[in-house]
Amino acid sequence: MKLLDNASIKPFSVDECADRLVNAVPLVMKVIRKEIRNNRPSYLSLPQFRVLAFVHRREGASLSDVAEHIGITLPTASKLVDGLVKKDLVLRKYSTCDRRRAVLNLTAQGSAVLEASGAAIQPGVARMLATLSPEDLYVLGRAAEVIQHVFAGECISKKPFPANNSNTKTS
Amino acid sequence: MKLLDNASIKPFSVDECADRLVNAVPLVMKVIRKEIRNNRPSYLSLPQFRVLAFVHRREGASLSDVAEHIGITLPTASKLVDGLVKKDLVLRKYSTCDRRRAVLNLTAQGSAVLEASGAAIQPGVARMLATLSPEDLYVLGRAAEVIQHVFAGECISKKPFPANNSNTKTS
DNA sequence: TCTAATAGTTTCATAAGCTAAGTATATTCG
DNA sequence: CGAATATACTTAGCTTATGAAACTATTAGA
Repeated sequence: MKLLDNASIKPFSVDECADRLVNAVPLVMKVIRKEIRNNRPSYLSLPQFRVLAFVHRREGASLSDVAEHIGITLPTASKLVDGLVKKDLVLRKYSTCDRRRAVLNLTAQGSAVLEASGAAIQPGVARMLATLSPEDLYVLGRAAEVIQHVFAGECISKKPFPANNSNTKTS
Repeated sequence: MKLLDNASIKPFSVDECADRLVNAVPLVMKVIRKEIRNNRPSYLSLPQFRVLAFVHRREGASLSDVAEHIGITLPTASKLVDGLVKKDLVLRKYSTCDRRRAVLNLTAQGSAVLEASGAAIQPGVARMLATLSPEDLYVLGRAAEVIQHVFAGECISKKPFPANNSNTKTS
């Protein structure tokens, strides 16, 4: 599929493109954060919400995964998860093949809470896009694809956990 | 300027586009945050760094501006700025036309610190883009433009401060 | 087995965050 | 003008988040 009119585009250099991304992405992020803030349940702090969302994306993740991908240290991750476990939103088991390794999963309640809040984020962004031309929307949509393709790799842990969670035991 | 081959594009709906953005933007943001974390001086916490960067973008900003745009409450902003003032990175004066209003500016040292760290962020993102085709780079660059256009409005304070900072006095 | 490495937890101190209450300055309106 | 209200920020008091360092338990290596 031919997507762009190659005759008329003047491609950006990698550096200029990075520059632009660094400036633009935080603007969107601010809106997203604001929506999260306004839509998460009051008993969930923002850091806790982030952990919850991560566990949703990566069921079975370990504490190290959480720490690494959210950008916090292990002790902090451990304590945040403590809170989520006490609230009955996350299940913390330990892998049977490596009993040091924590295996985190959402409880049914955790999924429900996350979905309810998560659904509210997208409309906030959508409102910002309401006035855009089809062409601009297309550019944004395509850019998101490119980003997914290039940046999603960061989300794969080096030491993958077993796909099934059947070989775990509660603490 | 004709940018896209209109004959071949199938535009996304606003909702789908928002969906994609919500998924893609955090991926880039993670890389940016990581770069900041790794490149900021150790004596600057991440929240402090954010405040410093904001004051850089908006010299003469008030505490309310900081609070609103970073997404924290006024007391928190006040204390973060306290820390930056103690470190001699930010100057806190008060407007003479409205002596309640704080006027924040970077010190020379603040500018230096910020530039040194800031310069290191872009290359991290650039590395991620190294393998992209000119076409993909173009899409990203254009998308950033669109985002700037739509989302930057959030960054303009309703009550602009006086352009010159000459009519301020130290506390 | 004895040593090292890994995954988490605990402890302790500090920073960040909020709400509520307080201070000082501006504005509004009778 | 002068009292009431609003604004901009600060302070106080508390909870949560955060990281460094030390500790426990498990696994891997020599």
